Amino acid sequence: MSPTSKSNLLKTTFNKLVQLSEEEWAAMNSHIKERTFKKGEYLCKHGQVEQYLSIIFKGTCRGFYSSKDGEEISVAFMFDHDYVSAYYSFLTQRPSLMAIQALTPVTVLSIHKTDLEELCYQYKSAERIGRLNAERIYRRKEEREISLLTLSAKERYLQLLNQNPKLLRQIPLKYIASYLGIQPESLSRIRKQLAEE
Amino acid sequence: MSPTSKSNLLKTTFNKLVQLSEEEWAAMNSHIKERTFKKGEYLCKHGQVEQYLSIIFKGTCRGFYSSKDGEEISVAFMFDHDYVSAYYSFLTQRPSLMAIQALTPVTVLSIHKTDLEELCYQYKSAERIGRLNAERIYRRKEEREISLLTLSAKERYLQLLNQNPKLLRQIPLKYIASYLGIQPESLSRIRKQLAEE
DNA sequence: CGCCGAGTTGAACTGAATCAAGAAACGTGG
DNA sequence: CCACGTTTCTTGATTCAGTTCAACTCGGCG
Repeated sequence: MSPTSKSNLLKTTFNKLVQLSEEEWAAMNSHIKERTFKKGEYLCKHGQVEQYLSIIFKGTCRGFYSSKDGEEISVAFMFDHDYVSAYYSFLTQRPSLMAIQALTPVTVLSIHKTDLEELCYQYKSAERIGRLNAERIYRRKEEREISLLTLSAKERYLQLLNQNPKLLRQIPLKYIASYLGIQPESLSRIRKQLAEE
Repeated sequence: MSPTSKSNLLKTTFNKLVQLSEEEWAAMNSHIKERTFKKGEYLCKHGQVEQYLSIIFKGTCRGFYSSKDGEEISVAFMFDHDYVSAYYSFLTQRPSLMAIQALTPVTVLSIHKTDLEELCYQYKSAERIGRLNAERIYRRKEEREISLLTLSAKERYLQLLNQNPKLLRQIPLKYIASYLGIQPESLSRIRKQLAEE
């Protein structure tokens, strides 16, 4: 993996949001740190304060909570070129309720909270990237809220199937079930039922 | 309601997020528009593009979706000094899936999307307010997601009761039920059950 | 080869939905 | 200010989607 292709990923990702000057780009780039994780390792654990906002160079991650009775609830899956962070903790700098785990070997490009804040004070474009990003993930959560409130488990599964078919090929069933808010057994039955039609 | 007290509300609200210079403050203030609604009227209807980001000077609103079978799903209640907007539509400038209705007579202080964008290009502090706001509502949605996925209807009700007791005094039961993701009958039973304990 | 976690299947159970009917609260006009 | 109709809330009986628990199968890996 050449440093160039990694630079390219960042450039492409940021340019989707805002046009950066050479100076701004250099400033951002100088704070980017590469981190790697083995399959099963944690990018952020429960109780830890998230220090980084990252972009996945290569790999797959899942974000999940633990309910009071110790069950894991997956709420997000992230692939190549997606943003990844325990965002709530990153924003508030409080211990994270969400954990993030590498489902494959993972390489991410990360920027530290402190560095990003400094950039936000210096450059309006950094502030802008921050705003557009927050807006983007807000929209995703809102879509999810509607989905959870208005659709049955079967409908939610079909919606997911439709929106993100590759997810279903790459992510273990039990994680998908918890993302949909149901038990693995129920998802298994839903799939069976759909296959019979 | 003097113009001064309204100015004060805005100043207080914005100053929570960022310190504004006189110039910035004057620029923002010049774009603020006052709007009033009668009880039952809509600040934004389904299908309409949300033009405004507003702060409630006085009154109570609810935001709600309509499911495909025509049922209303309330997802937010807003009171004095809260922000109010069909935010998804405001951000994307696409027709809104969410409607916002005045539950009492309502007075809001609004800024138009176009004006706000202009301010964002001119002033870093406007951009910053936008970012912090987006982050704030994101956090609220994430809390809600956890609540919907990990708690039973009864637990969600108790949580709401705990977090926002005044809401329960001011908002009709049926709206609260749909906010909790259940039917009014079920909420009625939950309340009965809790009263018996 | 044998083990272990992931997925499937079955049967009993449960929380919440649905349908239906009645009681209480609300607002509007006379 | 009361009477009426409408909406909101409650209660009961039934149904249903999804859970729970337990047993079994399958595929991968040491």
